Amino acid sequence: MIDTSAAIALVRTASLSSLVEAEVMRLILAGDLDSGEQIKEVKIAERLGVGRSSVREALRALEAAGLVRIEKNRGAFVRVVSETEAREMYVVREALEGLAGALLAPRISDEEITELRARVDELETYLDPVDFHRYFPLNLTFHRRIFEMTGNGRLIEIYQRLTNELHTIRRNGLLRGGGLSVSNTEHRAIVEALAARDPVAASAALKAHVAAGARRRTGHREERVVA
Amino acid sequence: MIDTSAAIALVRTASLSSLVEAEVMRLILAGDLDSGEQIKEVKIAERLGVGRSSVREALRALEAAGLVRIEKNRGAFVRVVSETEAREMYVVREALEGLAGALLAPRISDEEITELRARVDELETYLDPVDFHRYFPLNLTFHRRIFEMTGNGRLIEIYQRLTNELHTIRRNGLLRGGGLSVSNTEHRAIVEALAARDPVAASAALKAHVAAGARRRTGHREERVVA
DNA sequence: TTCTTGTCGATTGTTGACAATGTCAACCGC
DNA sequence: GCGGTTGACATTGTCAACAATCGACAAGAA
Repeated sequence: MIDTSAAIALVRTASLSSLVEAEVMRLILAGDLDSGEQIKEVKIAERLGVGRSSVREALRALEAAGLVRIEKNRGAFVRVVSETEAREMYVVREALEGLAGALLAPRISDEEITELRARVDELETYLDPVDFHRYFPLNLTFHRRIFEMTGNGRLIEIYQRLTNELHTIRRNGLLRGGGLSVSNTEHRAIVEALAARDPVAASAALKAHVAAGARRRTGHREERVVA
Repeated sequence: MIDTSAAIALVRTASLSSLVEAEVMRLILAGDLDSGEQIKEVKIAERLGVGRSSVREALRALEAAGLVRIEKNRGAFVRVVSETEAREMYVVREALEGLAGALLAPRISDEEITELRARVDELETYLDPVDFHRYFPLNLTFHRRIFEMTGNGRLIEIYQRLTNELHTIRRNGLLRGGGLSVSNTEHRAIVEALAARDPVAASAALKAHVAAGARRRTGHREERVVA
């Protein structure tokens, strides 16, 4: 049973459509809904026990968020990001991560440095491809935390949105091309640059990490044209 | 009367809610709807002759786009960007414009250089504060064109979104603190750096321009806390 | 065969109705 | 007066019904 006060807070602030939105987003990010798959309104509505309007509102929001594509009279589909788009997004992401590093380096606290070091250590224990299902979310968190620590809400939001759209793609990249151990070596370099409070070095380390990630991905994925 | 083929294309691709979305966005950007003002669903619905659901879907999309804030059971409001948020957004925008400059410099065509020079010249003719209503949109176009020329669709989209949210704020900034002539001198420097195909200089010029814009704004605007 | 045309079921687009909630002013007891 | 309560009104939240559209399949003609 749900905590009563939490339930009250929920009903007070969350509309049905916002809940549906969260749930569908979860389904997409978790991979329960495949890229390109059609999202049928009635199906979602029945499954969650809500009216179709709430689902439609949620889908509209997700479309604006870039997770879903809506074609008139045809329906909503989990958005497929083409190879071209993926490349574009990596370019932007590189710049954003660089900015995050530059912003964070001068203001990072000792506790935050400790936290990041601990996260890299934890990642270190899952370098085996077998443990990928553990490594992957921890990796996402590591990067997200860096953005969160900058304290720039808008930057966090834009990054989060980009990450959401890239989720399928990124999963692939990590496993190939040198793989997890190389990636985590780069993580360590990032943290040490931040610990040295060196904005230029931190920015460079983060940019290099993203660029390397993009390279790891390229070549392992065919050109995928979206309609 | 509307061109028939255009009408067909419209009906084919545009849902009512997407049209409503575009119209409400226009109202907000044009200033017909003030910051913080409540957007009443029935009012919009009647005015455009559509049902309330279409309006609701449009508002959901606009919320995700950052132009509108929706509070459960209270309604939709034109989003007010606080001073803190504005500062955050300028930091991000600075990085994005820098990126755009770095990307564009190596690939800009002669025709594009000519176009940008022409735009700066045109801006030059409206430096008088009286002509601000002309200067403002041209200035927006100038910056947007630079992003469009990079050819990076994702970058363009993120920039456009940021711009939309900043529109009210930016209007104020330009008029004060040295004003239009200083701003256009900076524009000229940007174009010349691009014309020289120098990524570092172009990036720096654009970043400097944004930073200067942020400074022009600051101090002329009181801290404005959003609820 | 191959192309066109008609029909049908599934799905989305749009609307209006009803319920739930918030707002605000008039009213009451103190 | 003043804080709190009540009730009417305005507005939003949700739903179910109806209309429009699409895709698939079958029937018929060239």
